[in-house]
Amino acid sequence: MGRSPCCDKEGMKKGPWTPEEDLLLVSYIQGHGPGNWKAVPINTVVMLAVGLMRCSKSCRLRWTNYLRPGIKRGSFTEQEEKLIIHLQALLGNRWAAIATYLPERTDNDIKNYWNTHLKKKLQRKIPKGHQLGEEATSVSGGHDASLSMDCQPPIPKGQWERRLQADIHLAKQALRDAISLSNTHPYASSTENIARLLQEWMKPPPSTKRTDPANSAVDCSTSTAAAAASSSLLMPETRASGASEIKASVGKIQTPLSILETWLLNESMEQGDTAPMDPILDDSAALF
DNA sequence: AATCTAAGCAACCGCTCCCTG
DNA sequence: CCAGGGAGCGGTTGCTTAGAT
Repeated sequence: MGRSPCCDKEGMKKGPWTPEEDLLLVSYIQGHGPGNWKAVPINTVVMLAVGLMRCSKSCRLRWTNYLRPGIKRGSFTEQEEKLIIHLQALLGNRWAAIATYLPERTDNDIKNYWNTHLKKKLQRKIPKGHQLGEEATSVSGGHDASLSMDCQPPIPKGQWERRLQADIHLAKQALRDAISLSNTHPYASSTENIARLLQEWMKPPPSTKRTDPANSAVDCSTSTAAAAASSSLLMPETRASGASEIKASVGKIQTPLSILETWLLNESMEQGDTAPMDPILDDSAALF
């Protein structure tokens, strides 16, 4: 299977985006909605008489990581941090999946935050050989958090199983946190605002749209948002429905996650969930 | 004030997945 | 069923900026 030639095309611009390019992209998406990225460079010529000389990948990335409305920027809260750590233990380096639990953060943001902050933090806190989620995918090629202690000699079977148990416990904790956060978290409290913004967004664009590009960008940037955020709060299952740009990725993981969640939840309910069963957990708990 | 270094982050690259014909 | 192509994901790079010397 050959790679997409779009990014190799000559004449395609690379590097940091300019405000003008952002406006072009936002204007395009306001008219067409996100998706069909391949058509963006062409359609911006047709629609706006100005071509956006960026490849489809670049457009998608710019939109999802920066322009997409509802994105929260700035430092991560302790709650978010905690959630990321737990989800990383549960899912491994599947940043897109983790990002579905933090609708206002992008996968890229989370990934960067993990690599620049959390990894170090955990390494400092947790003694060698007990580092949760460290290089979780490097050995198994999958998201096996229990195999995350890969930088050490093979673990005896019994011990390995104990650690697996420990990770299951972590996963449960993460799930509970994720759910409880949705009830108390700013995300939830801002649902109304987001929904209102979404309605604004859904209004037909004014004919004078292009006369005030700055406003257009701002309105728009609070918009889609919404689509993603408002539909995505609380329940992972409903999360995917509104946001076309994350729909596909969520679709990929939705079923497994739902199964996993159901399983974890059922188990937690049945067992009433108990104290950590492994020193590892104590270590990670001590982080907070 | 100038230079060096490290941290943070935006963007790119290359791979895989999945849809469509 | 298969091949092609678009979309998405995770890893990595490289630029910018802040802090240290």
